[in-house]
Parts: sequence; C-alpha cells; structure tokens
Amino acid sequence: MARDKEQTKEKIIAAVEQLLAREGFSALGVNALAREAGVDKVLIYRYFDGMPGLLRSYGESANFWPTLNEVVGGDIENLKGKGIGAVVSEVLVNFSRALRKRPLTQEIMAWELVEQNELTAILSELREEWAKKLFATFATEAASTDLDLPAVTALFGAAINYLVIRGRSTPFFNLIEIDNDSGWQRLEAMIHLLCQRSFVSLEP
Amino acid sequence: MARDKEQTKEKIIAAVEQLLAREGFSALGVNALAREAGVDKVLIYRYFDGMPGLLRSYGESANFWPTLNEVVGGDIENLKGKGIGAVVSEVLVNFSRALRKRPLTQEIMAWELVEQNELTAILSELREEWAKKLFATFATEAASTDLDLPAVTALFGAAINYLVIRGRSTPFFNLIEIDNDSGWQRLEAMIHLLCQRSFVSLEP
DNA sequence: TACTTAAGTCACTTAATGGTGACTTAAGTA
DNA sequence: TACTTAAGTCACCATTAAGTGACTTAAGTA
Repeated sequence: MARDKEQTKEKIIAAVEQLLAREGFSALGVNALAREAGVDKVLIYRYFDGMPGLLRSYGESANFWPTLNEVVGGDIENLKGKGIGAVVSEVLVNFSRALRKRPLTQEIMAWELVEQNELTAILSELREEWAKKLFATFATEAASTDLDLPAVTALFGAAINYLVIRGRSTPFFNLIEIDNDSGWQRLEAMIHLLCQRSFVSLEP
Repeated sequence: MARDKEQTKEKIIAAVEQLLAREGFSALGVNALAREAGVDKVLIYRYFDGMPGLLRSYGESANFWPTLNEVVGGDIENLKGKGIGAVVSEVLVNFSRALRKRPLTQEIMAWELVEQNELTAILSELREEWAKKLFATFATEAASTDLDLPAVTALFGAAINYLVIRGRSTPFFNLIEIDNDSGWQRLEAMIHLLCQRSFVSLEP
C-alpha cells in the first residue's frame, strides 16, 4: 500500500463531500468520516488539525456556489436593453434553477441555518462576495429604480433559499409543489410578474 | 414528595419547551430532558412511550403558531375596502412581526428544515390548516386578481420564514440587517410596495 | 392492618463519539 | 547497509447517549 500523504488528504476531502451528500451534515463526524475514506481518523487530526480545519480545507477546495455567468444567463450585454425588472427577475430565476441542481449546496445551506462552523462561515463569505459582484454588474441599471434593491433581492433570494431547502424533505409549501418543476414554474412566473410590475423605469 | 402522575407529565412537557427555547433542538434528548425536568428518564418511556410520543404530546399541548386574528390585524371588516394588494401585504407584515416575537416557533421551524419528527409533522399540519383558513377568509377578494395567489404568498411567506430563521444566528443577509427592526422596516416597506404595484384590481 | 398497584429510583448494558499516545512499517538518505 | 523521518495502525480513554430490568416506596383499599 503506497504511502502518499497528498493522496490521502484528497481521499479525506472527497469523503467529506460524499458523506455530506449521502447522509447529511448530522452524520458528519471524525469517526464516520474516517470510515468513509477508509483511513484512520488520527490522520484527520494530523493533516487537518481536526474537524474544523478539515472543513476549512474542504470549503476552500470546493465550488458550491453558482457562477455569476450561470445566473446572468451567459451574456450580460444581452440583458442591458431589457429594463431593470426583467433583468432582476431573470437573474433570480436562473439562481433558483442553479440552486436546485446543487443538492450539496442545499445541504450546507440548511446546515448554515442551524450551526456556525468553518464551512458555513466560508459559504457566507462566498455569498457576500458573490452578491457584491452581482450588484456591481448591474450598478448602472440599479440606479434606474425607486425600489430598495437590496431589500427586494433579499426577499426573493430568501424565498428561493427557503423553498429549495425545504423542498429537500417536503413536497408542498402553501399548496405549491416545491419538489418538482410544475410548482416551480408557477413560482417563476410570479417572480417575473412581480418584478415586471414593480420595477418602474425612472427617466433620468 | 407527592406522587402525582399528571403533574410529573406536565413537568416533563414544560421541560421540553424550556430546553428547546434555551438550548435548541440539537440538545433535546431523553437524558437532557429528564435532567431539565428533575425527573427520572424512565418516566418519559412509561408516560409517553419515548421521545416521539413526548413530542406528539408537546405539539398538541402548545400553541406555536400566530392566531389568525394576530395576522389579520384584529378587524377583518376594516380591510375589506382596501383592495387585495393592501390586504395581502398587511397580512404578510403582521405575520412577520408575529413570527419574530416567537423564538420557540423559530427554533422548531429551523428544526423542520433539517429533520422530520412528530413535532415538526404537527407544525406542518397546523401551518396547512392555518393557510387554508387564511385563504378562506379572503376568498372573495382573492378572486379579484390575476395573480397566482398561492404562488405569490408562498414566495413572500418563504422569504419571511427564511429571514426570521436566519436572523437567529446571522445579522446580515444580502446587505440587510435582519436581526433588528431597522432592516425589517426596509423589508416591510418593500413587501407593501411590491404588493401594491403587483395586485391590479380587476373589475368584475 | 395487610395487600395490591403504581410512582419514582437506581444501576446497568450497549453503542457511538471525540480524542490521544504508543506502536509498526515504509521511503529516502548519509 | 544503517539510520532518520514520517505515514499509517492500533489500542485505549473519557464522555455521552438511549434504553431496560429490578428495586423501593407511597397511596388506596379489602
């Protein structure tokens, strides 16, 4: 059996992801992790200085968050003619779709609501940066509305987060099917409609 | 020391609430509970047949959910002249305020996102009934809009749930202060504005 | 008063967890 | 080849949890 430190580290980090995806964060412990990786748990302490350090390493190695490109829909320029309302709703819908494709991210987001640790801290930071960059992308359009843009996007973003997280384990919310596409189509339609009617373009 | 079965049962149920409020659901176990109630844990098995049965009893005994009156604002008749948009946003804002006053409910709602058990099942049922009654209250007004009302209220309701739950442990979301009134004022203002602009009254 | 029932106590088992110290064994090097 | 370093193994500790069986003790009743 080859003795390769780097490879063993990678096995451990891979095991974090597998275990998280398969069993959820409540099952994530030193013992279970070592078992999953087929490795002695003492190596987790030696290489990562314990669970928190391991989570930090994992957090830095992974990419849970959708890319900006993914939510902007590929071509920013294309959106510029559409008016701020259409742009915002399109980004929100893209975001919800991107999130729904990422069970691992969902799992960590659920964890985030319940515990603070190195991993959720990293996710929070990433989200912050991400949101800032996104706002920066639309800085000029954002000026052309009388709405409180951070508040509005916080509302819609929070709604999407909640419904996606909740859809993991519950099929309905408020009579809407949140665990499949048919319900999400209704939600998407209302996101578009609410934004379309609410963002009035100011003439400068 | 008096031997009073009913009183002991009540002590145990009270301990569920205290422990849940003080330590959160992750600390809620048979041992900790017996310790909190000052009672031998075997009684939890004898009287409630274990933890699940105890949660059921607790769930049936408590009232975590805001009353309809609380979210309707006291007088339904008063709202009737206002138009559906104003009514909906007022109910939503009242709901958010009611929820923000209930740390225990917040705790259980967080739990609901992460685990399925007797208690969260009861909370889900209550929410379902509650939502149905609420919709029934405004059945006539609800007809006077072209919006998909369940979808719209699901979005706002989900947003409120998420932000309230998240505010327990994190001060900011998307640049908004969600752990105090100043941020919530901005959110409330946008809820009102979005509803006002989105609900167009149809003439019958 | 003697007896039965049930309320409450105690001690224990089993299993899992996080964490550590001492060991063995492989790889690289003087 | 002999030696050092570090990769990986193993056995163990303390703690905590859920759950159970046997016990004691109080209350009500014949």
